[in-house]
Amino acid sequence: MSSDAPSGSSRARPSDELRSIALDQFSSVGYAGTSLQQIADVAGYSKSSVLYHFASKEALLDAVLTPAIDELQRVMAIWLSARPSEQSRAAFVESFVGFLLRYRLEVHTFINQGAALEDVPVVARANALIARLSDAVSAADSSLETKLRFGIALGGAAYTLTAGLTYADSALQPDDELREALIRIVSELLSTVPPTR
Amino acid sequence: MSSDAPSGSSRARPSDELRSIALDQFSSVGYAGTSLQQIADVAGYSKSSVLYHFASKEALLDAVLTPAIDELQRVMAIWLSARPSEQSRAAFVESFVGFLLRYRLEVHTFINQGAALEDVPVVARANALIARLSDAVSAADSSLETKLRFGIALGGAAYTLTAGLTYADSALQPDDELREALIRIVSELLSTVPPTR
DNA sequence: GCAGAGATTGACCGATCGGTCAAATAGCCT
DNA sequence: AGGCTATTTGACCGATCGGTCAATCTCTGC
Repeated sequence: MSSDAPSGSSRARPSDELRSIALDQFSSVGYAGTSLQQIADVAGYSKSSVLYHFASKEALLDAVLTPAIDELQRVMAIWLSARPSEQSRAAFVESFVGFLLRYRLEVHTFINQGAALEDVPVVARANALIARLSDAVSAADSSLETKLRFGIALGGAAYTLTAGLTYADSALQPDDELREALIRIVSELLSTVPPTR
Repeated sequence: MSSDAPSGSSRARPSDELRSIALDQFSSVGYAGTSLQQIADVAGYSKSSVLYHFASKEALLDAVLTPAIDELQRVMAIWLSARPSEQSRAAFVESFVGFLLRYRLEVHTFINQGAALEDVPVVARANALIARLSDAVSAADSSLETKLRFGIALGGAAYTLTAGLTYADSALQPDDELREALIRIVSELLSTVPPTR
């Protein structure tokens, strides 16, 4: 009976543990709804210790979201640099779905609170990326239905993965079946849209 | 010369004006992120006046969300009482889209913060409704893809209408074109799913 | 004019917020 | 042992939170 089992989860550096706990809190009860005291309590630290590892609550949010935003930026850069074609779009859908699966909680956090946190640099960067995505989508062909299809496909996928965590109890584990079904549905939604990028 | 022009917008009863302002705030910066002082400032009242019209911040949230939840309950009751068929589902999709269009901000509010506010009665009621919707959807036929299709269709539509407000600037006004496109896309997403309800 | 209900307000309350700071503790190198 | 840095912590700060309360103001009916 080991008192402190590594238990597979993160018994890593304190700052990593704090980041992980903060991510859980931010995505479930919101940034404004999360106090440094709560994070400290869950982590078993004092509030002062949290502020020792992260200069401020906003710095903690930045550290939490930055890896996801970086990856989103990477995924989009690849897509935007490719010639518009059905293949490049298929590749984008696949990597976008992969991004969603890997960073669900981060996506949930800045998607749901992007408006409230727009003056936080990392969130502003995320919002700019999404706005660019939206623009690129509805540039040449800007029919309302096209916009809606992209919005429902990408936003709906993002929403379902995260809000599904709330309503569907334990389902939606990140296995390959989920990934493939997502790619299939999203691709189908975009099938009527010409590859205008 | 009337000093207070009706100006088209709501110069109705103070409680209605406060409800409207609170809805804007709750949906844009979140319930936890909205203070009674902010609401009072926007409305041009004092914080005490807000608490005169609504017994508490939670009572204000209740008053804001209740009409939408009532309508959702109505829409779902009609759907659940009908025999499963393609027609009843089409009718449900249409009224659900109508519900989304009519109550976007309310939907945005309790969809994004349903987890954080689960102990608020009206939000708990909304969550129960959505859970029932999710259950009814994946009851007999519970393939992962079916769940995803429903989630993406309904959640995606809900998300796009509200988050679209954030990213797409002025578009997405609630005209009939928007409604018809939404009904079309959602119906298409559900077309491969048999009407198991 | 005046009484009384409805509406509005500022003063105030305890609690909590994010954040600062100096003191204490723990671990390591020599 | 001593010195040194990294880490942790409690005490404390001003600001703001949601909420209470009594005093005012406004308007109506008589």
